[in-house]
Amino acid sequence: MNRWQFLEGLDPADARAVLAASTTRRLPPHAKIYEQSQAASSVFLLSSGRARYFSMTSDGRKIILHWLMPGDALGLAAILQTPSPYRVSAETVRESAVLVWSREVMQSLMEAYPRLLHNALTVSVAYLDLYIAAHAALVSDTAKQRLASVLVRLTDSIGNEVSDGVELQVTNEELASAANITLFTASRILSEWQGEHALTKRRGRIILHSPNRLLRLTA
Amino acid sequence: MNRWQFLEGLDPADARAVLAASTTRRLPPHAKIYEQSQAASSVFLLSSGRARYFSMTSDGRKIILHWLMPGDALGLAAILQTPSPYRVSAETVRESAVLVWSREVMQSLMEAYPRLLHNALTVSVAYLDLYIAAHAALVSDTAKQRLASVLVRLTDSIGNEVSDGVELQVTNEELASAANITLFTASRILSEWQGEHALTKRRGRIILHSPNRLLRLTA
DNA sequence: CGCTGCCTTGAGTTACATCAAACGCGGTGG
DNA sequence: CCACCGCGTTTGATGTAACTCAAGGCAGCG
Repeated sequence: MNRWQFLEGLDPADARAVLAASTTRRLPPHAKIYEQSQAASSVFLLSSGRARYFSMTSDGRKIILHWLMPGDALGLAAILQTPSPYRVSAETVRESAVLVWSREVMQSLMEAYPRLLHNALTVSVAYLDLYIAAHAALVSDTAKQRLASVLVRLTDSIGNEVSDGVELQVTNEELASAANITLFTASRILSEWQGEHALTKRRGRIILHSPNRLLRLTA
Repeated sequence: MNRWQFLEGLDPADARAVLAASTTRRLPPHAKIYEQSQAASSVFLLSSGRARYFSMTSDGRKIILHWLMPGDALGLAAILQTPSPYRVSAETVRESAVLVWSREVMQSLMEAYPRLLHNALTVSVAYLDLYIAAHAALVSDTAKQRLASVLVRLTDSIGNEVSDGVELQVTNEELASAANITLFTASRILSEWQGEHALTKRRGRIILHSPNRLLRLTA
């Protein structure tokens, strides 16, 4: 997914004007940015750090939906003309900074710079793509397939290139949540894949040597 | 979900102009409207009949994502400025008619009537809501919960009010596909619910007596 | 009144969840 | 530099929900 999609196509002066209309908020790790079903009063843009979307199930488990990187826009529900709630919750993962626009300010910016509205649609469709991919993953019936699919998606969103592959800073618990499997199943599957040299695990991080290899292993 | 969202807020003359720029295509039951991953060349609006979104898994199963009613817009990918593919496939369920705009025509309409762009965003967010709900359903871990959640969602999209509840015209196979369970499991669960008088089954249709009752049964 | 396709029922199997217990990485402070 | 501690992780034993496959029933159509 392209970063900074939200400001794309604006000429530099306009982009500066849009940014100038925001306020910056610094947030510690694991801070709530906004909460599912609250009225959407602000639009956010992650400027540094890491954040993620999640939602809670009725039985209290936390389901991680997507990781956010600098340049990603959050809380687009606030852009809609009809007031509406945030769809999911968002929280920081590490220390982060977000740009904040109030609903009202963003409304007037969008009148001044119509391209912003178009970009909002692009971002919205990009999120739709994520959900479509997540959906496809969840209906694949084995735990291995789901986990592999989560890992591959993470590669695109929070992967760091390293010498022998792509490094992901995630815990088993986070993976399990995203793949809808248990902590234990995740651990067992990852051990197996490590045995097949498809990846290397450390505490809190995983190095994927070949994402495609995983998809083959589960085919 | 509101119908005719795509034309909302246009004044009648403008709405007529937009409609006048479309061509109508009549389609028999089970006809393909467009296919996943083809370049999105047209925007559609279902004007009569029933249609649905689906996608195919790698192992060849068809997953039904959502049912469409008259007034629903399809193929919004064609609205994006950057050419992009359709995200999922769409097909008619019964005999239907769709309004069709080519990408080019729609682009110029959106310049003339900026409200269309805003409506496109609203529709896109509405689809996002559907996916969020579907996601929430798929991660609920029992087959009963998933099936109940599918039935409740169907109530909103394709339910017909009848004297003793809401009628849904769906086969077990379609339900199974949407809930990601097998035909057999679906049959067993539905039988059980029928025993508890929560619904009545006939071949190809189901009458839900109390949607809320289902959610209670699975809680 | 027979035929077709949808639906049901049962028996056997299995992948994954659950629970309990212990391990050991890696950061902290002495 | 070493000892400690917390938390992410591992392993095993056990249970079970749901899948699979096979067979038969039956609704509704022509």
